[in-house]
Amino acid sequence: MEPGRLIFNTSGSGNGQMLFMDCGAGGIAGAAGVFHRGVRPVLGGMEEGRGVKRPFFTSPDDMLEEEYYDEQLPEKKRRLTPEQVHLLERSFEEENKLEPERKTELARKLGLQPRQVAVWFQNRRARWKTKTLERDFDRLKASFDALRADHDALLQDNHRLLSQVVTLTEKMQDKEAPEGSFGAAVDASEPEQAAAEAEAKTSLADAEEQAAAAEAFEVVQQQQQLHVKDEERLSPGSGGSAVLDARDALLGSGCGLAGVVDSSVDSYCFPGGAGGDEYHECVMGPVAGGIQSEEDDGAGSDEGCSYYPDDAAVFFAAAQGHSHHHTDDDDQDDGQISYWMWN
DNA sequence: TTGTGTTTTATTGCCTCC
DNA sequence: GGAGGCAATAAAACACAA
Repeated sequence: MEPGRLIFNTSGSGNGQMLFMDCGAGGIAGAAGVFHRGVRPVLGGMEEGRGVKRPFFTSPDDMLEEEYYDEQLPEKKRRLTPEQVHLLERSFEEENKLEPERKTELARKLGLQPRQVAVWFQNRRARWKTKTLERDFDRLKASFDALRADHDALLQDNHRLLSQVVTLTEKMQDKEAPEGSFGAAVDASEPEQAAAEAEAKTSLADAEEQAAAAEAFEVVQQQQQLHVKDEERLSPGSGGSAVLDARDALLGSGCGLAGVVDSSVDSYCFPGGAGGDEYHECVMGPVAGGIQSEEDDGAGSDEGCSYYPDDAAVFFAAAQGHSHHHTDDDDQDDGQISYWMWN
């Protein structure tokens, strides 16, 4: 910054932003006054700059004069020096919130206006949050992928065992059919009695088969219970998180929470859904191990800061018949949550 | 050089807390 | 009601490819 210079930023965002700086060489440290919320900077008088001495606040008429701008060349927005940024970063790592004393102290050290320090911290927190969300999202997606793979394997197992039950049940029914006519065989002829006896002889083998079928059936039941437990874990109540909020938004837009697995149709049924059709898109799931925020694993910055609780949930879409992955790569920074839909 | 995308600095408006 | 935080946004600064 040039010493003793009045900086007038007329090219702001069209909202009347004005920036005054008074950087007397040995004078006010970083006395940059920034208009904010209608509060004018409390600064001392104008220092000598370019041989022109002007008051801080000029009348609108003066501002319209071309000569005024010739003298007061609009100062462009200035970036902080690497040293300033370095110190701010270090301070941010220690604590990402800025109490007034620290703000004043930092401003004094850096030769900046306290407001500038506050703004820097605010923007830095925003950047940190964005990064954290991105990283958490990646982790959630990875967790979901693993969960999804497990689930698919479980489903296949379920199918296999179910078909086994069907086969065995059919076999049992086949054998039970002639058994139904066994009573009639009392009055039957001898050959028929012999046949009935032969049938009885096989009952031992039948019993073994039935036991196997029962066992298979039990396994299937256990599998289904596991599914139900899975889905219970996927149900809401895991605590607040940005992702959960996003999930809620999705739910509000027609997506349903997971219910139980309907293995017969290889899809999810959502309780309360009318036929399930309107709810077949979205499923929630938990993530084992919890979610860690991005900078928690960094060099001691923002310790303890996490946007998600340990049992944070992952949300995903279980779309039938199509697969779609939406990200905001093409329209970044629009603040929208990305989501996936799988078939 | 210029067009375009990204990053940084700053403002505004709204909200919450004391 | 004032201070401070955050989301959204503007615009300058910067990076980089064509």
